[in-house]
Amino acid sequence: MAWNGKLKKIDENRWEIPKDEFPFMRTNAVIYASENMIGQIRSDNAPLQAANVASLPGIVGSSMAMPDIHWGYGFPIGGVAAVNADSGSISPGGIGFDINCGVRLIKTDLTVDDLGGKVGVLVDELYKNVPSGLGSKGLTKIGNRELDDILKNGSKWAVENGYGWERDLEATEEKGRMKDADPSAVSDKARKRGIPQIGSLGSGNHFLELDVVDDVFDKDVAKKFGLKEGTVTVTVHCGSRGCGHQIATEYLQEMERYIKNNNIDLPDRQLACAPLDSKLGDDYYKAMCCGANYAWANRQMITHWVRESFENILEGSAEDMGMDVVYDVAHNIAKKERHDVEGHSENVLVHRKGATRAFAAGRTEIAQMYRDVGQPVIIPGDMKVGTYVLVGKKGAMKETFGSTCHGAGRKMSRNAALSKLKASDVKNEMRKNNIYLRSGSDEGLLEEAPAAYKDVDEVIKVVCAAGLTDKVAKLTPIGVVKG
DNA sequence: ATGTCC
Repeated sequence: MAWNGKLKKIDENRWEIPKDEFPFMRTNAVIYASENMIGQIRSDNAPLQAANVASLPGIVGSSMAMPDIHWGYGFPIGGVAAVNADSGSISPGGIGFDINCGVRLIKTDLTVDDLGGKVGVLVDELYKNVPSGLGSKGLTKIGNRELDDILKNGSKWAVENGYGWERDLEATEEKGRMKDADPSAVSDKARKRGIPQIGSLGSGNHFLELDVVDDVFDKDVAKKFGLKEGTVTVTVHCGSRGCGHQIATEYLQEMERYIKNNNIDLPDRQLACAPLDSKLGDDYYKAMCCGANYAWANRQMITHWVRESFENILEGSAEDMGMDVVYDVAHNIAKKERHDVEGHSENVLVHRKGATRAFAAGRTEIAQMYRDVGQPVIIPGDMKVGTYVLVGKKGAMKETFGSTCHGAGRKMSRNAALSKLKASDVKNEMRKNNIYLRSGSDEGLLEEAPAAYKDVDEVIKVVCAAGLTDKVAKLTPIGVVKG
């Protein structure tokens, strides 16, 4: 089904569904996209979901979607929506099943030459040391007490237990710890799924990517981020595994009952939500924070094994190789933040579902070392084109509650990719581009084939032309571990 | 995304 409703072109990068399109819309919806992209965006009807989100109780500003928009559960992926932090409603569909799915970028001071032809060996070592795949279990045995600590303290737990460096915390959004986390809001079932999986990559679109800094667009900012042309980087993409998934599933069920019992009228039951000042809304928020912390601990543990893998294959320590975390961003999360809304300052909860925080210089939430240039934003494209590093700009603060895109965005459903593409073609395509690939399953590889994704260059062009972010560097893959 | 239906 395609979107045949109104989609008014505001300018070269913005399209609007006016508030009067449906009676349930409390505000307008804005989609960031170019003329080139809009046909594809209409084709999967995701604009309807952006319009539906405009019905969210307590929404402030517009319902927004980034150019990587595609069909999701309730909210579109690429969706951004803010609600008043006291009276507005929180919706699990606006965060996603994989709570705090996110991306971490690790730099090195090594060039490809320094790897001495060991790219394949290194990727094999990463594949061996970082558990990946559907239902994968971590190598670390923890019990309920440790899980409690992880849910409460996130990356801090990981660093205190030997996974990584103290300074990694400063290079992580929220320092890897949402302070409102309350493990008593997390069910036994979510715990049971979380315990064996801590320290694992998972499957789906999750991956490890070995890249080379190929292009530097802003030399000063790149230098600030520790990125130098020709050096090797590692990108880690994963989330909260079955733990976050279980939290999302259970609260969605409860909120569906809540909206029914309280006669809350929504255009789609998948938008199930509860006011932040209700017990259910507050409990979900606290549980979501736990899921976020689990994901940060997870990426922190993986960081440790990435460093160990480099140490096992190459000469020298991770420290000597300059393997610092550049930054770690969450792109499936809701955050309590202060923003200007129609001329006044307001406490809001910003849902970012397949969207990345992109704060401009000056915001105190940004790590001290980057505060004068803006927040690093990490945007994976697809396994062939690689990853962009951007920096948050003023336009994001003005228009999108400090948000930008999160990736290329799918243009083919998983099923469409499975039926239309061939695994051997994807493997050949990767080989032709000199990218060493390790993948656990052909099915998973097909679902994530480059052809299943939009053109990330076009996505980046839009968010930069719209003034939300600026380009800093482009990272080109030399090796991929596909989860 | 996900023990792709407890």
